[in-house]
Amino acid sequence: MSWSNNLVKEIVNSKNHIIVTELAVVIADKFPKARHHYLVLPLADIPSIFQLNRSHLSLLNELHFLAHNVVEVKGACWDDFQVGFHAEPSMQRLHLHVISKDFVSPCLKTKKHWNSFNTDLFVPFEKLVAQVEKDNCFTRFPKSLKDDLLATPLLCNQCKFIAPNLPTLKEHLAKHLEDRTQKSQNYNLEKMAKHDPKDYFRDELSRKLKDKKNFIIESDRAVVIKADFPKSQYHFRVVAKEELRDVTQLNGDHLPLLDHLMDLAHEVIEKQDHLEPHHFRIGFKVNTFWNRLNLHVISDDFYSVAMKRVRHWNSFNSELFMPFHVAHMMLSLQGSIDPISEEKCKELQLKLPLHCNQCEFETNLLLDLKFHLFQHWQGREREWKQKKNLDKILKMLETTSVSEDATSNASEIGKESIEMPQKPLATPLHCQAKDQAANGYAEYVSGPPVNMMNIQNPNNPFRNTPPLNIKPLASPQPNHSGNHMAHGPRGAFFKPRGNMAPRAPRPMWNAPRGPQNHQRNSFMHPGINGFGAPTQHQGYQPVGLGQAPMFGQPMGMRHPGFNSFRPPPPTNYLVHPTPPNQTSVVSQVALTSQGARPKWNPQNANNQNRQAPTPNSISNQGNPTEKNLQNPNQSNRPYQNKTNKKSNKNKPQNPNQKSSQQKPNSNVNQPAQTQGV
DNA sequence: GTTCTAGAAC
DNA sequence: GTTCTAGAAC
Repeated sequence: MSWSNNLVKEIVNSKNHIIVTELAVVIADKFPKARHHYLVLPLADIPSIFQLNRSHLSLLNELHFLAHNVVEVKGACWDDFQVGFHAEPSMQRLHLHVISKDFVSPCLKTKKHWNSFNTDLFVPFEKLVAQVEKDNCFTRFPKSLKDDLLATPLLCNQCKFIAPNLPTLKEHLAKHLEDRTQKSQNYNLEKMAKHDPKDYFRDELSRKLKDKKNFIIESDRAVVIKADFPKSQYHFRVVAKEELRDVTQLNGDHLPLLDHLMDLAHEVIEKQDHLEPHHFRIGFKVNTFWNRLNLHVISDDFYSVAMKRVRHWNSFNSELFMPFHVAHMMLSLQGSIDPISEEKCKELQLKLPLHCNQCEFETNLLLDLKFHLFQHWQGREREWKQKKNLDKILKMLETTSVSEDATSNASEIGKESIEMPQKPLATPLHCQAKDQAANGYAEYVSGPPVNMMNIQNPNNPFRNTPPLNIKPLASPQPNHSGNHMAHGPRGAFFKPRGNMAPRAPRPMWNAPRGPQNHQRNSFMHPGINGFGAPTQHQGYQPVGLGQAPMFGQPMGMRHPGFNSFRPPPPTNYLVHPTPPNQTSVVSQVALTSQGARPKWNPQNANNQNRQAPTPNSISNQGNPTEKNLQNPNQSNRPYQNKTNKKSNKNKPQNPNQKSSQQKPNSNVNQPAQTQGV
């Protein structure tokens, strides 16, 4: 009978293989009688169970092992399967059935199909092995027994129901499956209902530690990460690896840990070349939401879209925020930090009025305060740029002789300084804010804009997105939601994303860039990102996308990018070819990253891809300035003796040395350190 | 009349 | 093993 050799033909074709070893293969049954139905066949020419003897016991174990593996590879549960042989096989070549117990399948058509799996006509693997061990063979059933078994009434395998015919049984089985699915869903819902969803988020920092994702700095005791919902332009957390919930769990023995956290805080501040250290606050929230001790390192502008609630402001600008040196002093003196009672905490969270942290302004409206902070920030940026221009002029004057060129350059710089948008504050800030509040915020309906278009801002959510493929675009095509902003507002005004869920954790390439970061960080964890994916059994090779799938993961559902670490190209940099004599706008951005940002000009402004910098988008540019040593965070703490590594770092002596600022190995694909980590 | 099954053919 | 179909069962 040629048809009885079909199985042999099947295993010859490697396309059918799910798993293959030197001894056996696993294929899917061509006419599955259940949702899962696989066959494990030896490569050796063993026609059927009737040729088996004790010498085949090790082979049988191999078949059973592969049965286990195919269940795992398919992401199914072993207990939901029955594994064995037909007592009266019809196809040539020994084959072990691995079939799920649901028996829901359009291929289940006859009484014989059912009874061959649900009577003694189905010989479980263990039963066969036991008989081969005992008798050194498996004997054929008498014909009368086979006929009787085939004639057995259609008894459900999950209850005592006896079906009058196969269609009724199939309907009954489908109901069983539906009930089980429903039960499983209900179980999951109940489980979720019992679980406070907040608890999940409270553990987020612990998960980040476990996943080793997005570490800016890592040491043996702590890591530095960006805050997910930054409340300022620069907001980092130094998270302790030790399982401590908050500062109230600390005692005198933890002082070395605190010192270490502070070291890391300084290290991340050191990386912020465009912001002076005294603009950072370092401290703990006494009553923190998160389940893991973390030290905040936050710039004092508090200018952020994430600053949405009064409690957000007060959590950093009241007793709820404990500056580092206070925490250190309390632990040194009394060996513990007292918690704040829940009532007091609520009172502090909602405390009004809101006092500006930079002047005497106060208001009861967060929106007023946000606009006020925006103006502070604008003013600070303006001063920063003026100072930068002044530094340029002074450096030029320091040159041995003031040549004509230098004079003309100086006048150019001076001109730039004059042309810079000037918005002198005719009235005090708080008066302006009050006027604005009275006249409405037509321009800032959602509060003051946050500088999310500044690609150097570490809090810019689009900062590390792959570069836009800069090509002329047709008119914008609406997406499914009709929200054009969903395409990403790079270069456009940032629009708060409403109630969208927080962004998923960034992929590995969100890591700090530049050679200096690799000295300490451990971003590439091959065991997590794929090269070290758990291997299965040394002896076999699952067949699929070329790599061993993770256990419990259905074949064919893996994205190649998930298990293979291939960092995307660095962001913000040129990816499309540019003619040699032509500097593209994106190339200019690349230059900027090395501290030589080109001046904006109207021609560039007309470029479709990049808007003219607003006052908001000029921050964090230019050469590093000498740091202010009078950082209030650095006083009263044991770090005063720390040398300021940065003060003399890369400081050019004259304009001619400017090019030496670029790192020897720098190129357009290698962002400089001034990228804000 | 339709549905289901068992046996023949492959 | 499946598919086809005649005939039984309803």
